Amino acid sequence: MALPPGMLPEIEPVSRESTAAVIARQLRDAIMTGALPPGTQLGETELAARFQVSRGPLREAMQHLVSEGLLRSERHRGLFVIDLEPGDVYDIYAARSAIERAAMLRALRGGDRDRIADLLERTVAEMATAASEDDPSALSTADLKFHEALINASGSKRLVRMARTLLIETRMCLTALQSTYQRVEERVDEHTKLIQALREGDEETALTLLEAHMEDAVQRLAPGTSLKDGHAPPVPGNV
Amino acid sequence: MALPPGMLPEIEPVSRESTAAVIARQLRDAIMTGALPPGTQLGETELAARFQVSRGPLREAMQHLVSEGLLRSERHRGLFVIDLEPGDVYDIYAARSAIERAAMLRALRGGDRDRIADLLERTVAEMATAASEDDPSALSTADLKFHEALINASGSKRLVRMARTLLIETRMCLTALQSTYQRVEERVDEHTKLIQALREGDEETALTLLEAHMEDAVQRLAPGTSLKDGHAPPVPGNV
DNA sequence: CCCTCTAGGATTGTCGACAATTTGCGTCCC
DNA sequence: GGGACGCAAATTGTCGACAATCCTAGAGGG
Repeated sequence: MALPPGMLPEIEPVSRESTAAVIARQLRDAIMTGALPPGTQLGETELAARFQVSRGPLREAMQHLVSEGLLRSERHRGLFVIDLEPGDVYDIYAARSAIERAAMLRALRGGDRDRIADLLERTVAEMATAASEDDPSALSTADLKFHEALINASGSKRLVRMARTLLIETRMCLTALQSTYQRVEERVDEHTKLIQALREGDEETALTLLEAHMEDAVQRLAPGTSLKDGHAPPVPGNV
Repeated sequence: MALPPGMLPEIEPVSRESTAAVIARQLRDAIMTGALPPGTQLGETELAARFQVSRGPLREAMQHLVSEGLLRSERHRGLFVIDLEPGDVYDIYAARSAIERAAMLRALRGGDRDRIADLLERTVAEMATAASEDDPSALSTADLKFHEALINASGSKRLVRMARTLLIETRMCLTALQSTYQRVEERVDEHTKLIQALREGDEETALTLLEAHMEDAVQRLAPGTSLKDGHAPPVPGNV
């Protein structure tokens, strides 16, 4: 009431996040970056000691990650970081393609194209910076930030919710197979073209580029696979 | 080892589901069918008594539903069943459209079209039965089963996971606005045509029909809205 | 009469201990 | 020596109690 509006714009309760949420985020990051490799068993007692909390909040965080699909729970056995099989790479990108296509459509038709395009260009700038500094990890992070921003821009709560796990899984893929063998200029360029099509409102081009972007990624991460097929591919290494 | 294969085909551990999972499923059903109307506050103590369990497993179930998006948690206040605003109807169907489009594509290209079509026809038969018995609740259930079957048939773990919440939310919409004002023959017919296009492998028709199916539903549940717009509509009642 | 402050009740958040279940290893019998 | 049985350690699942926080109602002052 007495406070003039515009001042103290971002005061928040001392602890706006629950303990479980903090733990979940830390674990998410650790899984995403590969600090907790796929297949790792997470002991509740051990983690509770490391985080200095009881097993209650920790279990809540774990359950959260389980329902997100990042952890797999075997009853009375333990919790394990999921390991991505080749079929999963296909599945992840097929799902991402569906989500991001919808997000792009809403961005295209939302009437805020220029604002969104500006937002996205900022993340591409981050990519360029990371590329010039030869920091592949930062490059991947910026790459994902682009797609996250696109989905956020769609304004759809549910697209955002569904994409969260997918993007983390994508990061896991990129971490596991760090040798992407793609020229960085090309990688930046694909995103730039995408923004341009969005800004111009060219639906056909934007959607086609997006599809190609996903297709490229799949073929790089899981050679011999194509999103155009309707099924998961045979395991390449075992033939 | 000594057991002849084919006998005792489905023995399972006495309790293959965790307590939290059982509770979560019960609550899901209650929310879906409207037994727990949107906005209801769920007291942990009260529910724990009703389920005859401690607050621990119950909290886990709740957290699960929160991360699925069916419950909303206000710190130190309580847990509430989400209430769907008009914009949410739009959002749900836009997301469903994206997911089911992808599922349909994979079904179309998966090479198992006839088997999938047969599966789907079974659910349409259920719809017809429910329609002939004038049971709108069973009709809605069968309707959702069709879409669930379609998504399951896609074989994508992630599409299935993401669709679970969406279908429950859809059921909430249908329960809240039971007066759908759509002729049942029409409702059955739309699904039949969808199956036919799938069986024939006609991608263009199948996708168009699916889109129209979603568009129809949105316009019925949230009049004046269209999926073709890229944004949530203004609230109809307040203008 | 209205606003403010305070005390009460109720609910969630957290913790430590106990019970149930699984796995691995050692022992015993064949 | 091979296999099955049984025990023990470790881990998860569950519980009840305590602490922190928030809403509400009522008294007091302006």
